[in-house]
Amino acid sequence: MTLIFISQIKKMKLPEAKKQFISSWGAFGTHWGINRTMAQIHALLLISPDPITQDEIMEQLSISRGNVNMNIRELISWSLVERIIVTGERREYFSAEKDIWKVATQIIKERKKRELDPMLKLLSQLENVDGDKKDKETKQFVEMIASIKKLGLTADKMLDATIKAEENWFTGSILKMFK
Amino acid sequence: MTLIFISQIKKMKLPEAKKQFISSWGAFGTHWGINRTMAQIHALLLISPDPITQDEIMEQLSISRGNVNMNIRELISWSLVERIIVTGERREYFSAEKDIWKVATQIIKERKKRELDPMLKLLSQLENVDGDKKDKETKQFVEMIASIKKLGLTADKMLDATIKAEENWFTGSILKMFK
DNA sequence: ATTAATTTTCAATATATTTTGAAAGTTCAG
DNA sequence: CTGAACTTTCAAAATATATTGAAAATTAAT
Repeated sequence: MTLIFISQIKKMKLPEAKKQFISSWGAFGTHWGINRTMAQIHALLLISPDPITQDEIMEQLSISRGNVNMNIRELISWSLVERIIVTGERREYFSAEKDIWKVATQIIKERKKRELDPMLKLLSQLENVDGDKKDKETKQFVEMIASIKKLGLTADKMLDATIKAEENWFTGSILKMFK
Repeated sequence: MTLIFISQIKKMKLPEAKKQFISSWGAFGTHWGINRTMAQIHALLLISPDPITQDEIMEQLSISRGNVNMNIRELISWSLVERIIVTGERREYFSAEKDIWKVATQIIKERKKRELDPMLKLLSQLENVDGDKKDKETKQFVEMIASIKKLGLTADKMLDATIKAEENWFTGSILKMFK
């Protein structure tokens, strides 16, 4: 006898779906060197049709004022969120960039600058180590540094090409780049 | 008057260069959701021409036996390091995959499996939220989930294409994929 | 079966990171 | 200029993550 279980896709209501998204986005963030709360705030802003205030963020995510403030500033420094001043209103509102391709390229740009560039700089330094290339240790070191650098340069160029692919994104033809 | 400073490139000796590489590789690792020590062990193994033992790793990095053991196992689970049994020798040796392109594709594969796949699964669940699409909140949520999913699928395909680009790596022609 | 060499485990400890919240700072309407 | 509304800062506390090291488990030679 064979039993087949068909997994039940439960249709969630909006509030539950929001919670799920925010919490999971936060969890994913931690795998990417991004602090959980920062990712959650970003998630909340992404699904908010209108700009919201610090107090709303505090309430929705049950976190302190200071925490919201610091993470919002960090998001702003990544150009993922902007501060909105409503004329005649005392408090500040915040809004996230909603074009997800812009979000992605922005993150790529920042991480390239903060991580890839310094790494390539270091590798260039280490490349010309002072030593005898007949020596097994030196040889392995020099070769490894060279191949990591080559990889890094390739990644750099691939990422640049991706950043410049904006039009292809709209048309959905980005994959033609890989043919 | 114009002063031009030409930065002095100091030629490091091998031991210093090794230290630099290991320590920086560890620091970079932390930006990538990889634990510092795991990245350092990996770095040490990458520049070691021959397989080395747990004790050598302990000594070189000044870390405890348990720490080496746990992180080595993690590296093995990522298929970046293998355990080597030398016949007639009691202790185990360890060696890292030296082909840096294999290392990169291996990491891409693992992270795709551990992070991208679950994310896409979640997004598919959230996509069909139960609600009125005329409602502004619902509309924004549904649209955002859809566009993130589209981005995720694009990334998935781009990464697959990259993984399959092995031959292009050798010839250095990988960038032609982007033309 | 015994034992010595080696690996693995994991509770306790140490370290690093995140969060809080109250105080200090800023802004601006009146 | 004053004070209420709001934002920012940051030391202290809470939480999360990494590390240690000694005991337990495993292995293989005798």
